[in-house]
Amino acid sequence: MRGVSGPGRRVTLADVAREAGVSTALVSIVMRGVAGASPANRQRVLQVAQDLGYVPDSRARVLRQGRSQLLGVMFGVHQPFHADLVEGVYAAAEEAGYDVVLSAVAGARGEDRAVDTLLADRCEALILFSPLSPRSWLADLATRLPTVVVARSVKVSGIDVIRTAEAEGIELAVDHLADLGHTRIVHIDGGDAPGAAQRRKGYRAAMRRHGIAAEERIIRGGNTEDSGARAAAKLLASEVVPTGILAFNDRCATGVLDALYKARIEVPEQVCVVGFDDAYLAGFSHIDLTTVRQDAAVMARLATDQAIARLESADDGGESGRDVIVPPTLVVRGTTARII
Amino acid sequence: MRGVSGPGRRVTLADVAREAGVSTALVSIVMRGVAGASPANRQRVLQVAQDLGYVPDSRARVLRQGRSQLLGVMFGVHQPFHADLVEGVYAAAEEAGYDVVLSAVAGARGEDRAVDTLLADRCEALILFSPLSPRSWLADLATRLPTVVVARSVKVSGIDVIRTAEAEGIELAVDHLADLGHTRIVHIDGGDAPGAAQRRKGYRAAMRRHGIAAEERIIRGGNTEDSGARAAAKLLASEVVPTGILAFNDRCATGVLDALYKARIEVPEQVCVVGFDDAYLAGFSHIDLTTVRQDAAVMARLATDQAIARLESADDGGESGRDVIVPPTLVVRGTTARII
DNA sequence: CTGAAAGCGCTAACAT
DNA sequence: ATGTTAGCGCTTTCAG
Repeated sequence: MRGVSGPGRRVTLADVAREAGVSTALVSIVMRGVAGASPANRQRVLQVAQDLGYVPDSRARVLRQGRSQLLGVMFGVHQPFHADLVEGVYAAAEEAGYDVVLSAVAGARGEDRAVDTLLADRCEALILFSPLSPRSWLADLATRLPTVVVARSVKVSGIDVIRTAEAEGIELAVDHLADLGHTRIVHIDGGDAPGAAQRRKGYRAAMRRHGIAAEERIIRGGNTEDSGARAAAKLLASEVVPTGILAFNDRCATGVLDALYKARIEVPEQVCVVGFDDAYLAGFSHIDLTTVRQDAAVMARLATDQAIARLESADDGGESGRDVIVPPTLVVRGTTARII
Repeated sequence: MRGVSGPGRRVTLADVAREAGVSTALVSIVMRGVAGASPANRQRVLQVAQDLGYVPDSRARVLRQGRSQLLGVMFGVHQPFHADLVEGVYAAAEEAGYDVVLSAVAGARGEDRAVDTLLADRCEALILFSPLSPRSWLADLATRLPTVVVARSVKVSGIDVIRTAEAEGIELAVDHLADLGHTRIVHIDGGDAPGAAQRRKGYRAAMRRHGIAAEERIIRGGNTEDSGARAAAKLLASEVVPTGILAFNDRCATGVLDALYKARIEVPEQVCVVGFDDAYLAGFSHIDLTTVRQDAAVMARLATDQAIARLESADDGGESGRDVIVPPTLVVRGTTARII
């Protein structure tokens, strides 16, 4: 049993060295798997390390090496789309030999706190998933270390952005509904959320392009299920009920579906609904949501590669930062159909 | 602009000391906010630190102090219920003055890798959310540092467990359906998932208690939407279709609803469905799932407190580890109704 | 109230 | 191939 108080003593490299009867430097060589140790000693040291349950102290290693090879990721713990992104970053970082440290935004823990811990952790670069904090805050961050923002369009000096062609995405959705014969298409927007402005713009452009600008209608939503449900309720109470609803994102769309379902309105027979993201939730469940897909795997890889590029080369993305735009695709599922 | 290669140099405590014209020790005192510096110097040092953008290096601090005050949390990035738990751990840890480091299980990144990084990070205790790894692996972990398992019942020496009264939960669900007049109640189980065995047992006990043991039927499911959908499809193809389905958890239930919906079976009119967890997803959306609620906030707090208790006192929970059981509650929503 | 110096666990230069 | 040593950024005695 461990001692009665405080954390148990850790097994150090020196412990292994003593037990194996060699120097700490040699143990270090063996543990890192680099050349410079006889096979016999290597074998022996590994065995002792195993027996003692030695685990290298990454913090000490980082301190000594001067480099952490650590990418800090800020994400929203309740955002299914962020989960997809996290998975992609792990994969890309591992290939490149970098480690990842996560910091969640959750409840009372805001973005500043999340990033502070990342900085204290000696991360070399930051990857932020749809941060809501002001531009000035982001700009300040970028002066300290390479910063990549995913899924929010910010034009800030030094910040790289990986984002979806928001307008193009929503236009795909409008095209889809228009092709199915819809004209009364409303957009429940994202308010101040990242991407919301571009999506509104794309919606208007597409409505005009289809010659149904007169039907334009945008009502305030948000990026939560609640906001979608509230917006849909308001819509149902209005005089003209639309046949097509473009929700800000999948979560919003889920709320919309909830409200429609409760009002006994048939989807897609009476009203069609389109989401945005294609978070892994959308495809499952009887949500079965037609949605505009953002490719999380691709975006995560681009973000990771960009962060690493900044660290390893002179690539500063130009004064104003890189702006990589990923094309979205439409995923047609069960919430849309030809108008009756 | 930063240098062209490698991470920019960090501002260190020594930099601040030099700039402020004091010793590093004094800066340390000021930065930690402890007594021992004149107000004038304190003011001055803080100002300089601010100007230089100094961020204390948590890794160096930990190295020196010998204690990290760090709680390592392993969670599944795609598990909505884990997201709720993470939020709770952050809150509880902050109150107690501990830091939290997250390590996600995602795709190719398995539990062993997730925990390895936690150990390398010098965590003092581990909190694992429904780990699937074998008992021997957990036992080994527990010999190294305090380990708390949440939402999986493991009887392993030295491991503390915080879990829901699984059987009791599923019995609540059976009682609910029985009260509504159902008798043909099947259980789509969780296979080998944590808690699955106890839930099967609870199901059988409750069926017997209601005198409908003859209707007992358990079919294999799992803890994903897919597994639920497959099980439901199988159920629909069988001779006797049940009127009540107890799914292993909310994700499984979501898949069940999906399959029923596609088969044009009315819920709750023709078939009722009950989930388990009440992850934040269940309440939203037209899923509107009746479910057995596990209280994530309470479980997270208990887990965090238990981990800290092990670190700070002689409380070793007894030889075999503490086993804290949290009572579940039934949340009645729209997927259950009186049988017609 | 302030400074000098040692040392946490590790790695990298250098020496043998 | 192996050992010795210095020092990463910080905190903590111990002197002054």
